[in-house]
Amino acid sequence: MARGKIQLKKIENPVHRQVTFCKRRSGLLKKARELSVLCDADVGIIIFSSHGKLYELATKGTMEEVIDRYAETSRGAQIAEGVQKQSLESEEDIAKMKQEIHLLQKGLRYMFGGGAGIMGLDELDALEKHLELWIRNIRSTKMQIMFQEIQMLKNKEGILKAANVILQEKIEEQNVIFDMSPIMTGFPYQLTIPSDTFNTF
Amino acid sequence: MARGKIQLKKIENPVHRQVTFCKRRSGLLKKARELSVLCDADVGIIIFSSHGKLYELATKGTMEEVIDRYAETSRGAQIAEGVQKQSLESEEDIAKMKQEIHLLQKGLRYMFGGGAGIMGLDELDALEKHLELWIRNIRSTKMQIMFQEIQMLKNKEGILKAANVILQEKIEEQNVIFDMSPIMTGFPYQLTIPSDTFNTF
DNA sequence: ATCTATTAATAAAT
DNA sequence: TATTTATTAATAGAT
Repeated sequence: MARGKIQLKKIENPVHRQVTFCKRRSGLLKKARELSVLCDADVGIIIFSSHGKLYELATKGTMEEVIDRYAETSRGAQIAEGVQKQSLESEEDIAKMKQEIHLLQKGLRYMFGGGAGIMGLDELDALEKHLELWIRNIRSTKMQIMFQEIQMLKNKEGILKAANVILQEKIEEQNVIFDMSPIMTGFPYQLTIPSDTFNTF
Repeated sequence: MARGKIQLKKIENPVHRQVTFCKRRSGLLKKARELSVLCDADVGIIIFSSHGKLYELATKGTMEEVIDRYAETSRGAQIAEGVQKQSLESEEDIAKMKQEIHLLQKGLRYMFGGGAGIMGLDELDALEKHLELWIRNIRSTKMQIMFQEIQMLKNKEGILKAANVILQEKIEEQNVIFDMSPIMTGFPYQLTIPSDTFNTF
């Protein structure tokens, strides 16, 4: 924009780069403030310099609020898309989910930041009830998964037992054929598993 | 910047505002991209139009990453300022919180989207334990709040009872002065409250 | 969308 | 780091 064009690539001279960063950063933030005022928009800007230093701007409220709003809007849209594929969720359901997200976000802040004062009694109550529902749901799923695993293990057990029987028979056969009966029979360890190991479930 | 200066205030004409929003928004994002390339900076921009529509830019990686980094850096700075007042959050704590958020996000997807298959047994187990911790914490906070309320109510009760006594005395006085004793005494309803209504807590 | 007259931003120099 | 200045870039208003 002045005294010569610039190439759109990283400025190699570190001094130039630093100066340009400073100028353009302030220019960017100014533009953002103008956009916010002129067009009544809410703008949040986060800048990390190449050295990792943070610069930020939130034109209305705090950056926290912008990020929360972003998380809601963005994630709401994502989940809404993803979920519609199978169980076409209504607007209502999406609204409920957004509420739930909001509640959990607040809950996170409550759990990790001090805790006191952030949430009222009613909110805490609602959150507790939601969490209980989650837990009930989770426990039920866990039971299902465990049941399936047990079923699978029982099947495997059956297959192994059958294989075992066949193998023992073969060994006996071989012993008969080669007349080596005294060497391999009388195996010291039991090859079959007691059949009702899991029957207590 | 062109064909006349502009005032730094909200553009009232909605058509003009919309057009300007569009132009300046793209200008702002362009500037941000330039800054990122020229100075090797990491820039994240979140814009909500006045109508609530979201526009975003993350020059490196995703907005999620920018926000995570912001949360870390910002929180780190807070600690440095606050001289580690009490809840000295270490890198570890932050990592834990991130994990927790991740777990909850997955949990949300689990609760709202079908449920099956998304989470394994271990994850469900971990989530359940976390939620139980939340619930315990919430219950404790709830108890605290309720206890405080009870305390406050008891105080109020004490004050009211005292006031009551004074008022009754005044009435008696007046009755004596004006010699109207039979009319106001022998009040049919008790004005004081039994003192141990809440003592069961 | 596209076009320009004009203002605003800024690269280089100081 | 701040100021100046010569240029380029952005954009307000018009088409």
